[in-house]
Amino acid sequence: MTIKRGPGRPKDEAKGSAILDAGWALFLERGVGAVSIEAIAARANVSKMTVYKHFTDKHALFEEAVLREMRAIEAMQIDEAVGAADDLEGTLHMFGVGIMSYLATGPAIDFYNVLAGELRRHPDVAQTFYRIGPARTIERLSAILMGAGDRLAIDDPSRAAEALFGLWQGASNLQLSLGIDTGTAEAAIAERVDYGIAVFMRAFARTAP
Amino acid sequence: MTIKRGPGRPKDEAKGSAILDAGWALFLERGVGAVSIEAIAARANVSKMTVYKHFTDKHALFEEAVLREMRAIEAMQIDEAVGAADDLEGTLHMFGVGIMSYLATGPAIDFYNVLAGELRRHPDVAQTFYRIGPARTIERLSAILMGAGDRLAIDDPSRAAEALFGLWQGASNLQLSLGIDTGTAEAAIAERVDYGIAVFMRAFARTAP
DNA sequence: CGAATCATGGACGGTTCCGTATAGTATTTG
DNA sequence: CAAATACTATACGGAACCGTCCATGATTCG
Repeated sequence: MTIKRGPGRPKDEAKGSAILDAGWALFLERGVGAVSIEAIAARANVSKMTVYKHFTDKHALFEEAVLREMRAIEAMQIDEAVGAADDLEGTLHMFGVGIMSYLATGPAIDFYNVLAGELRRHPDVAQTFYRIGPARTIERLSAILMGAGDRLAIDDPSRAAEALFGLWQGASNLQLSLGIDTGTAEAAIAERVDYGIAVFMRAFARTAP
Repeated sequence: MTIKRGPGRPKDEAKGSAILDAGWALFLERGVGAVSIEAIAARANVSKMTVYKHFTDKHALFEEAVLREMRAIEAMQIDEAVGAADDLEGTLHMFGVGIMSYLATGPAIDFYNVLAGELRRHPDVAQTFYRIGPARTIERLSAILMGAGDRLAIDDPSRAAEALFGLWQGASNLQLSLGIDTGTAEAAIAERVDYGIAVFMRAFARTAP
């Protein structure tokens, strides 16, 4: 699908991207409300007029920036699903470490915190993020659990998936979001994930026939 | 401990409180960065000078407002610990419903979201909040679990407490924080808490001797 | 009462920002 | 080339804020 092009000089997409970069960086640094269009233009090495040509509003600019970050997250999820071990514990381990490592990442924390802070003013964006982010994670986890009926006794897979996700999370969501220096090391994450899997298996393992 | 008083007209504490009220309300509405001192003064029906006399800075005003909210939370936690059932499941049920109901509350969500959004600019406040909030919750839960050694086989109580808290949370933290319309009804919360307790007990219950 | 301190409204100079306008240059299509 | 559009630079009027100063009145202490 090629872009329709009329006469005249085309928009420089690199500049649009630079504006979004600059905007996102400033949103993190100063907070969305404290960022001016002029500051964004300066940071992007672009005339203020160019910013107004690309985005009608700071609102619109913010939403575009968020959507771009979301697309990146979506792409990561697809890649993430590639590796799969042959036994259930191994599959869950890879899945859990993958998602928890990502959640401990700086950009992920920033993204989530900014979105939380702007919930009141951008509720729609937050909701679409939930759909393509956390909701899909739960769904995929649920699918894994459903495929392991021989080892697990689960009534409500979606609920069980949330339970496992909760076990993995513990209170780390709060720690990460509030900047507590928790063991963000990969080893600690793996250990935490395995602990959650162990607890989960004890609770849901099918008793020997 | 009475307040030391020199000569002259004393500060009107009611006005200081009104300023904090107005500030907090505006922080929620518009986002911290977008709120001006003048707007706060107007909302509090107070002169701008009065605001500057009470608080040196918007920064200071914000931190004061957050601390005041935190004190309220602290007070709630003390009250919360009063009721205790006679059996373990009942105690956990009360504890879980209490904390999860609070977390589903509008003010709690707002508080958390604002704090998350301002993490970069107020890291100290976020950390002290974690200490007197979530950290204490985990500690108290851990204490309950430790006191039930006859029914539970637990190596690391703190870790187990986090697991149980995670089971209660599931993905609700994300849903609440992102404004997803999850069943915030008291009945649904109770059911969710009981589900978490059931899973937890299956995983940690001491096997019959 | 007199001194000290605070509250208040008004006003200020200075800054930042908004959103638009203008003029000139660059780039692309037909 | 001509038309159309994008980009830069600059400027502008208007608005919002900032942080402070002032004059006035209120309140309390000694």
